[in-house]
Amino acid sequence: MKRRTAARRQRYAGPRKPRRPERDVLHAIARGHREAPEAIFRRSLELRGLKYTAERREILRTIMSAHAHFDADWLFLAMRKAGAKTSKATIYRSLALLCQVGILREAFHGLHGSTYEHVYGHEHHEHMICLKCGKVIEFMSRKLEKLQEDACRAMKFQPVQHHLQVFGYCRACE
Amino acid sequence: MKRRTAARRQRYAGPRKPRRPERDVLHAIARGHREAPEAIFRRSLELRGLKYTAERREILRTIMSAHAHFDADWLFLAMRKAGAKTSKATIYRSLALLCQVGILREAFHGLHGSTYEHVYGHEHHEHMICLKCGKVIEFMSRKLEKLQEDACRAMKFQPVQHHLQVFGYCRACE
DNA sequence: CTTTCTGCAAATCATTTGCACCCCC
DNA sequence: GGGGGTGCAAATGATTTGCAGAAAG
Repeated sequence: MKRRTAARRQRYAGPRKPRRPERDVLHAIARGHREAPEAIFRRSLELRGLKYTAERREILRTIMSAHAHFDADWLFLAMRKAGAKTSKATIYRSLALLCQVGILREAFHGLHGSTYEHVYGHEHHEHMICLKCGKVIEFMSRKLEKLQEDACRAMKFQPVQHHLQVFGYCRACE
Repeated sequence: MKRRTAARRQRYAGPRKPRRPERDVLHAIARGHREAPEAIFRRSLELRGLKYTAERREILRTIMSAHAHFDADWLFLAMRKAGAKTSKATIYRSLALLCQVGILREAFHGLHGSTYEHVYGHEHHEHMICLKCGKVIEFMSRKLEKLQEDACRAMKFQPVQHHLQVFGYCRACE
């Protein structure tokens, strides 16, 4: 059921990465807000000698149309409905790719597998997850971010990404 | 996915501890004057009409001896070494039970499966996880906790439990 | 052309479950 | 004594991977 986190697949090790890989990517994306995600993806692939295939294009389009959080299965079905009969294998391979590129991130582990969300066009945020209805509330706080950075500095830890999940009951379910 | 051994076996964070180690230790000891975990477990089981079996007793003893974070597999092997040949099935069933009872909690998802830690006798804390060596650093901040509470209040969300995981590179791996 | 992709099916792997005895309360 | 408990092995289910033909550059 539960699964592992990112950072493992990939046969191609890639060139030596700079100190803060994801960080840099995120910054790049933030700066390029006017650039379409499609262009970002394509460029990222090129830089790594990978190909911009029809399947990847279609997957990107589908996830950009996702309202909030989704999982591999949702993507699989959504693409079916849209007429693109991509295989699960490709779905998974692409999700990993999109995370590496910084367009997606793994939001958290639901009871069944990973849940993803876009990074592109969405400010970083944390999650509150209702234990009863499963509703996900997003929130964020500058101060919270800053405290985390301070903590990392104090521990000489180079942060790449973080996740804060608060489990509890939403207003309706309490 | 074939190297599920050495890489993440770094469960013990090592001597380099958070800022106020003494303070934390004192707290733990002070709290330890309360009811022993065995008694808590036993009573919880009774209340639910469940039985305090030899296997459960042994599992509890083993996890209480775990220094920090561990996973199902570690527990399985640790018990073998100790001479108790409990099955994986029972390990998993007991871990779930101990979480429900509040003696354990799922700390986070490592690259391979869930990682657990005691709740009993340990002050709440967050985690920094090294993406390279798997080392886990614990830290905590009153301010951070408070900000989270504030956020929940603002969203009318009733928090039950939370997890903050910062992924990145530890001092040695950077 | 050369190299990366994709679909498919088989393989993994952590975790769960069905069953037939076992053993606390 | 009986209902929960345990081990074992088979079942799950999300995700991965080997392969051979397909496509991108």
